Amino acid sequence: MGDPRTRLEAMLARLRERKFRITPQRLAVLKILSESRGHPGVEAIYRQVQRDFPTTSLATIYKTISLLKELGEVLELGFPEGGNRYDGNRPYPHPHVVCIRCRKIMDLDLAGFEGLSREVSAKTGFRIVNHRVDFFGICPECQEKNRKSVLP
Amino acid sequence: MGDPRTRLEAMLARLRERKFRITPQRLAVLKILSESRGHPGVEAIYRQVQRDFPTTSLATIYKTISLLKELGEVLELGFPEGGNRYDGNRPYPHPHVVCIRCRKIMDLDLAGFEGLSREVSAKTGFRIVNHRVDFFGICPECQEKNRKSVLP
DNA sequence: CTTCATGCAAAACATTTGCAGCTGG
DNA sequence: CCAGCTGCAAATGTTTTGCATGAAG
Repeated sequence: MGDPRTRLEAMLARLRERKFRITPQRLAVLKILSESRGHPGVEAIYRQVQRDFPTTSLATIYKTISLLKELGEVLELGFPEGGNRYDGNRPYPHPHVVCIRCRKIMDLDLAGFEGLSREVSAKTGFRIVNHRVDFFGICPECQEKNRKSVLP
Repeated sequence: MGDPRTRLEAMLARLRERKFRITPQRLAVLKILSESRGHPGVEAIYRQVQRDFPTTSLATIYKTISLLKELGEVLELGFPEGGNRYDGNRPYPHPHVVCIRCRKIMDLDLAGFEGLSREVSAKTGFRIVNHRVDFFGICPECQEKNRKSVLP
């Protein structure tokens, strides 16, 4: 933590450092990932990139994301049903809340979560290298919509 | 909690109660899910059922598991890479440790985990209905294997 | 007997890959 | 220039589905 650069600059620096080319398509993807707080999916990124570069293919989006994953510059939130989501702002594991109605995904700061990996290590003997913590539910907005449509 | 019946009996009772037929194939899947503590995958269940009923198809395994999911009698641990795993003993969300080397999955009893859903609700306003908590790492056995093969 | 389950094959769908042609540095 | 990137299309792999046959109750 405490890196003074913006996430976009950090990503670009990592690409240069590893001698990967910075193409217009890649730059567009990096910008979206570094600016968005909403954990966009591949399709959302695709549509947004196409506004500026209409010939861009889905394969290129996938390849760029895959590259960023290898560089450790994006966190992939994979779901068994597909439709993976991406976080370019905090590219390290952290808890999320997922709205099962509108598919919104928010970051979560959980008090006293840090010690958990250690507790798991101590209890199981596993060397823990990663974790995934998701809470699923209905967000305030969707609860409100539901209330309006159910009660007259 | 405190149900005196075995898991197998509970599953069978649920099927009867909802007027679903108890076929030999279904019984075989139920037995495997209720007896195994190892979170078997579809392929593992398939191979085991085929020992007794060689004509059984993968589709039937999927359909049976899907039925048990609807009845709330099995917990599905889906993974983005596929190869979902199933828990017939504790068919409600709970934390797991996953060995990324041998794919072993173990249940995890985490002190003071119960309060978390409430904390998330309070912080985000979400109505939480489900959660998924996995820790990934190397199990003691795989650490040992690795040590042997790396050091002479 | 009638309805529901099985088993086969084909479909579905997100993601990956192969390759010819293009382009960043 | 030319290694590496793009875009297209075809492949992949798990899970789902349609339908004719078969068996549970």
